[in-house]
Amino acid sequence: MKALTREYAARIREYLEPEFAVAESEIQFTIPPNRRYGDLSTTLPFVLAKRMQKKPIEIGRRMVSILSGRFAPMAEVSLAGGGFLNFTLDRRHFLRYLLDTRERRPAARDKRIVVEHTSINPNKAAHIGHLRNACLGDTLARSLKYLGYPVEVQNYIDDTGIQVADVVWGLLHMLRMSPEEICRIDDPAALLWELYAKVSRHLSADPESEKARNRVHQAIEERREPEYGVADWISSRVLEDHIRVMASIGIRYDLLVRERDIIELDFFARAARIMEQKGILYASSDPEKQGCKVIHYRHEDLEKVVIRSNGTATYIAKDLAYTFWKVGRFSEEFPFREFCRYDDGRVVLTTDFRGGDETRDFGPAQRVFNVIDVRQSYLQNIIAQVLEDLDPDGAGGHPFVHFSYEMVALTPRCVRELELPLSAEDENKPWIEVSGRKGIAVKASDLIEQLTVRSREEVDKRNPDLDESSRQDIAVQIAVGALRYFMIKFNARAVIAFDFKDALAFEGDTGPYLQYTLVRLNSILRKLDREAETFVRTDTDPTRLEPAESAEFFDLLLQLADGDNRIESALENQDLSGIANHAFALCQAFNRYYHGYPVVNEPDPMLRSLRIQLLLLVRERLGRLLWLMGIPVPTRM
RNA sequence: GCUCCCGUAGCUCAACGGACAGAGCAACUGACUUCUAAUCAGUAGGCUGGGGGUUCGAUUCCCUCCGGGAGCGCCA
Repeated sequence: MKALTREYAARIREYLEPEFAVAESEIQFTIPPNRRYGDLSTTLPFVLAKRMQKKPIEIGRRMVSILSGRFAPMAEVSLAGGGFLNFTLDRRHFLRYLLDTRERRPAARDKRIVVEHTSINPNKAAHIGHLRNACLGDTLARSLKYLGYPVEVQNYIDDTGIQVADVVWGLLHMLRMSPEEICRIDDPAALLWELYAKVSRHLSADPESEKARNRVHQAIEERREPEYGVADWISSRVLEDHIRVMASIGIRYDLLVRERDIIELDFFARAARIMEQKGILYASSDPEKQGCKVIHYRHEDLEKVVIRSNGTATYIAKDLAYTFWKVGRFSEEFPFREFCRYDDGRVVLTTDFRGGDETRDFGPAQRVFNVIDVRQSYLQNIIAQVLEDLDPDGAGGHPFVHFSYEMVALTPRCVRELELPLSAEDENKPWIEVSGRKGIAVKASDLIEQLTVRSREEVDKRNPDLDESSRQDIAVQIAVGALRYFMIKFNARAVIAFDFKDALAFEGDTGPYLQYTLVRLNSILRKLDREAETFVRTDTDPTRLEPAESAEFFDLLLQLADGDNRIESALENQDLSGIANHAFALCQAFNRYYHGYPVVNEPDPMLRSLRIQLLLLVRERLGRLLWLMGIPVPTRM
């Protein structure tokens, strides 16, 4: 559609040139809200009114008389609403164009992109907050791939932090387990889920145990046994669990980057040298920060401590080092080895300072997306500032993007349903922040399980003829569809106040609605068997459609044609909900159409062919949108 | 105190500065001997938090006030 509108803009500019000085880029088309305004619209008369000191309506009238009947694809031109220039497309030409370009995808681009997402601390099971992150990150990565970029998906593993020490201390000293016993735990993620909350409560109540925990943390950092071995075992097993859970909803990673390796390979020292050379990192002159090295954050005029007065690095240091590596600010490389494989054999690589025999087939990124919730904005903004300072007149825009989104919280009702403690104060809050530390959260695996059980009930009701395993497969696909759509459909800047009632819904604005739409569409095309595809080439005449059908028919075509614009603007706005909204609107329009007009049973061959062509176009587009969101398409439901 | 975000129908949310502010849920009324009713059609529901401004045009941009949230550590 972009190619088409660009061509139209060029032609219009050419025709108007004798009387109106217009740049091609000023001729922007939108799809008007109603077919009675035509198919494409531009506000050109408004734009020129100011410049020419004339009324928009006069300019518009003149343009209509110049453009009327000038070139065929823009069949009609009219003026409405005081200055909207509305065009009606040649229906036959437009339909043919869409059929011919049906499988066209955006051209490949060479800007390499790294998307970092998920990045869950490996000391407990994943929860709904992490699911939002992973679903957004995965759809972001898929969208970028669809638009033609080479994309590598990285998952950052903070395996040296205090949270891992918390649970190691808990296992060794609260539960008094031996390392051998710990290695026999069969579901560590779930056990640690409970334990982490317990440890956190204990530590905040008892300063002595906090000291003991700190000794454990130090032991891990100094690679002393048994603490180090236990920490390594735990973080690896929990990480495997996260990867397995995410794989179950269609989310995959190319590379795991472990914080331990960044520390062992001393990447931060290299990053620090670069920053010091450029004066970005410097010794603070603030008496309170004597002996510290800091970065000045301009937006809030604050000095952020990066190296403490005792010479150790703060949290942001590792993130800076990691980011520098991502964008190739220094040439040192990690050793890589295989961490695990997906069912189809695809390998997930991990960094490993001890060495590895795998190579990573992906160079430094020209652009980095960090999918991290809004609470990390402060640090992420500092990193963005540093990267821009290092390359002030860098071509190609910002190399570092904090792909920010709001947190997931629980409604008070949800907390009550989970039988978690709820203070009187929390009772009146609009929502309660999710916290793995406090154990206030819905575990990802539990939510997926509940969704599967719920969808299984519906599947059983509707498909009694299917065997057990087919019904279960479908139930799982529907559960995944419901979950992934739910995590994408909200504006990224909106807090999701999680509630089981909304999340377990399968009707209306939900993933299953989209799935159902495509399943039905597919089942019609299946009735036509292989014959269906041949209709792409059939010469049809859409002017044969009755006006009511024609309006709906072209409504759908215009929405389809606008798809890539919607994907691009979702990325520009850093808000993927646009993709979900677009898919939902498309399904609504299709379901309405489908309800009114038979396809297979239509006796008139021309109408039948037209409707089949529409179905093929919707299938192509909708299938793509569902793929972008990671929503599977069952064979029936 | 400083920085950022949010406020739209009873509830949950849409609307590149554009045309009469749209959906879903809930409520009510209808449509299955018909390509899947996880669907569709219809009714009802709005001073888009208040007040100024910019604009041909403001839910959208600017200012201000009110209400809600998050972040601001030599924690991670």
